[in-house]
Amino acid sequence: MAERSDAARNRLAILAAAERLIGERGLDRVCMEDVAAAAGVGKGTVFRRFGDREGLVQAVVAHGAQEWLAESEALLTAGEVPAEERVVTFVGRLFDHVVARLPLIRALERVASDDSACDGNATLTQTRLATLIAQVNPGLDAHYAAHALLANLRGDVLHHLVARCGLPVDRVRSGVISLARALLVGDLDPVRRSATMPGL
Amino acid sequence: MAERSDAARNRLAILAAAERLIGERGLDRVCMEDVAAAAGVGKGTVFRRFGDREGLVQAVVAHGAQEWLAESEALLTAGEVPAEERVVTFVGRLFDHVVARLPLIRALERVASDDSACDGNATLTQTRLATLIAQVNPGLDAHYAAHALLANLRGDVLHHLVARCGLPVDRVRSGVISLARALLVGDLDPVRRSATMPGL
DNA sequence: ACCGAAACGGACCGTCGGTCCGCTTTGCCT
DNA sequence: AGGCAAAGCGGACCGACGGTCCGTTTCGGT
Repeated sequence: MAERSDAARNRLAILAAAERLIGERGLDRVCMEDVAAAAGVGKGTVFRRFGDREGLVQAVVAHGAQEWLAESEALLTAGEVPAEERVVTFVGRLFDHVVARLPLIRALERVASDDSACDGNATLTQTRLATLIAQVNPGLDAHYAAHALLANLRGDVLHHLVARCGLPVDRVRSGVISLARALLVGDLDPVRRSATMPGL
Repeated sequence: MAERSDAARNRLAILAAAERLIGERGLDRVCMEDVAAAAGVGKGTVFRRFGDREGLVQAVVAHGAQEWLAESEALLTAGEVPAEERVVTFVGRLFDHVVARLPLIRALERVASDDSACDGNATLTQTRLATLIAQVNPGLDAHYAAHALLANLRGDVLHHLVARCGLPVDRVRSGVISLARALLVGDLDPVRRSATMPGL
């Protein structure tokens, strides 16, 4: 059966409350009871919907990622733009998305017990970027190159550069894009490389 | 006054116990009382020495990083080796160090409340790598390039590639090194780049 | 041997994630 | 409309754990 109307209302209220509270205070100043209270529901309801703390955070992040998911899919099939520019756009827009939701994404990275950033959305993003990269430079190990780029877009990494090292966001953004361009041009095939490179 | 002998003994016992337990079970299956018991001391002793959970994890990681710290310093001043190879060696050895201590380092990244990986040792490593890079290619933004490389050596990133994506460690290692070489050769100055690159 | 300082340890406390079960709401079916 | 089963709700409750406190023990200098 479809979701009952009160359940749907509560689910949205909980997601909104959680997003607001985590954004305001940071994850570790928010307990499940606070979220329930802010959403106007009981604690049990939060746990029934989302299973546990991690599930809630994952749902919040996934909820806010719909927009990005659609955009990244559109980018995949935008044939008229040169492939290299599509990679650059992809990386730039993903950067913007992550920066806009930094507290939430860092919360997810922190709360994920087994493997951070491994909701299906992240995997999808990785696959799509790899596809784009392969179109630009088929000689590359696109799979690995995508990982290498995405590593620079982790919430923790970005937060570190901006908040701790004091770099302006714009500079980090263009740094990431430069990195993407450098990667696309270069010959980065770890297997071949390592075959001709003894020792380390 | 110098540290009392019983205090010193207990400190080492606690560090060893914590390292072992976290390595065996993963951070979130280890509580402070377990560590105290395994070290043969009372809970209060653990908290007096290390302040809190985060302090303990930080101390454990710092303890295991002495060796790397010495090695990286030696690398800085090894003038007879060409600079590019010193960077490659630096990155490769750091990779080995991180992989060897993956559970511990991931624990630190997870537990650090404000900013992960920002103990003094990480800053030192970053500075040293930037210095080396600047020697190879003064045209580069060495500071940023070092960050970009180190992002690929985060515990989470490595764990993700190996445990989740199933890549063999050797391949990741050579991938990181290839990335380093590509970065060194390329012209990666975010500020100059962005000046000539409108939009994204 | 003595003594003050430092360290110890485990009982204790408050918080929080997660569970449970009796009560309420919903929405379909007659 | 009214009734009924199922789905949902909520908050009391529990156990675990991080962190504190203070009476007791150990150290090491004299």
